[in-house]
Amino acid sequence: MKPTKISEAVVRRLPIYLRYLNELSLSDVQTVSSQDLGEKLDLNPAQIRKDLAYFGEFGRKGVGYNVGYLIEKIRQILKLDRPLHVALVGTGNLGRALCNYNMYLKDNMKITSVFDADPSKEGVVINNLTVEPMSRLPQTVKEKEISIGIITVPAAEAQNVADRFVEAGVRAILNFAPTVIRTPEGVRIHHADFTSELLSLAYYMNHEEALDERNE
Amino acid sequence: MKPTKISEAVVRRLPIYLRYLNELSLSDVQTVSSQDLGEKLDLNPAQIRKDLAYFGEFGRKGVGYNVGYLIEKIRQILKLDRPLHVALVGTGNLGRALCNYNMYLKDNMKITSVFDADPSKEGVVINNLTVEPMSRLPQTVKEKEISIGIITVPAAEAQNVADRFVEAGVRAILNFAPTVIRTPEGVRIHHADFTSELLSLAYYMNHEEALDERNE
DNA sequence: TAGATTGTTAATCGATTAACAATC
DNA sequence: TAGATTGTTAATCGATTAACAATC
Repeated sequence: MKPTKISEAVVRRLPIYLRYLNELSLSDVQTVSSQDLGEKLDLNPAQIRKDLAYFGEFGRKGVGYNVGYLIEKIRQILKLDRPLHVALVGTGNLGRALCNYNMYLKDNMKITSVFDADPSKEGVVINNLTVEPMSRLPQTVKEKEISIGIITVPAAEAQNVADRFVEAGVRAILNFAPTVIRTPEGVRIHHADFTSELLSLAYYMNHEEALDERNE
Repeated sequence: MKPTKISEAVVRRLPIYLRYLNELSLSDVQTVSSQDLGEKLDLNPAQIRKDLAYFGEFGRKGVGYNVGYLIEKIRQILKLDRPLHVALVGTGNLGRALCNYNMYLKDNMKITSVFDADPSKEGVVINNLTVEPMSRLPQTVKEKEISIGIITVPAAEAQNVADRFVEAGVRAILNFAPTVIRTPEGVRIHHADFTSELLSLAYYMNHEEALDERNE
């Protein structure tokens, strides 16, 4: 009914909505308006209504959105209404840290397998997960129906790991290595590059002074 | 001379350019074209030229960009030509992992101080950094001239830590906690929320099937 | 000179915001 | 009913891309 192409920006906001709705739900809040959401999440209310309206009519005019119902709907949209399995490659400090975030994901998404190219890591247990060798990746991805991959290896190896994920049939990859990697059409790649993020923040040091020279 | 307002999207790409240029420099590549950069970084060459042209004329027509010169210029634009000090609050798994990224930052940016609200963490040494109590934050920020803050505490405490950073005079914050936090005008806040990122990837599972029903 | 590539303008594309009729 | 708030259209704003004259 709604064959419109949904933009990436919209999809990225959905988990933000979901997270806050879950909070409201825990506080037994029944109803929320786009106004409320906008204030809390620092977004324009019209944008929120528009985002949601891409997927259906979830609100009631004059009333707002039912929190529980909207949670259910967003979970459906994001395909979080059934289990989603994630594999992580690279058990350095960052990789090990992310393994401990399973609880935060809840929502049916879970890191279920961990790999490392270093043979000496094989068998190490991290947060209930046993490190597997890279040779097992294709088999494990199939057996555990893993659809998402996380890359936490050094930059030099990131593209190679991505390629292996793609061969194994993974549909989406989140890359933490500080390098641009490419995937074929149909395999989603997102970059979570904390070093670039920090460097870009440097730009805003004192630039305000130049711009706001006369802001009084 | 160029009073144009630079968009955030442009600023975010500069570190990406810089990183690849550094690689080229290590391989003794002298010159690079926007074409080359675009292919490697998966960006439109016109966009790259436009991004750079906001800040000056760094290239030579018919030739391209001198790698060393462009590195120097981008470092100047990003204010990486003088030391920038970063403080991190929250020494959980993620915080400790990020402390080990100092080497990747190089470029004059460095995590120089680490804090934790848990008194039992005081004095613990992480990657040559001694954990300080939160009470020391204002003083240390001043003394060490810290301008950027990293937040790796649980979501419930993130806003509070941000407020403390702001009071102490920090100009920009990178928040890893899975929650939206607000800062006053003039203090830059970026969110590096890995859980939202993962949840949004879920959206792309099989959506292609619906769209590409007939792609052959 | 001929070929290559920049810097920049104009065209396109897409995303955000404002406004308001519909309606709870 | 009066007040509130949605869903949606239209207006605005901004970012990306194409195109090309300038020029190395």
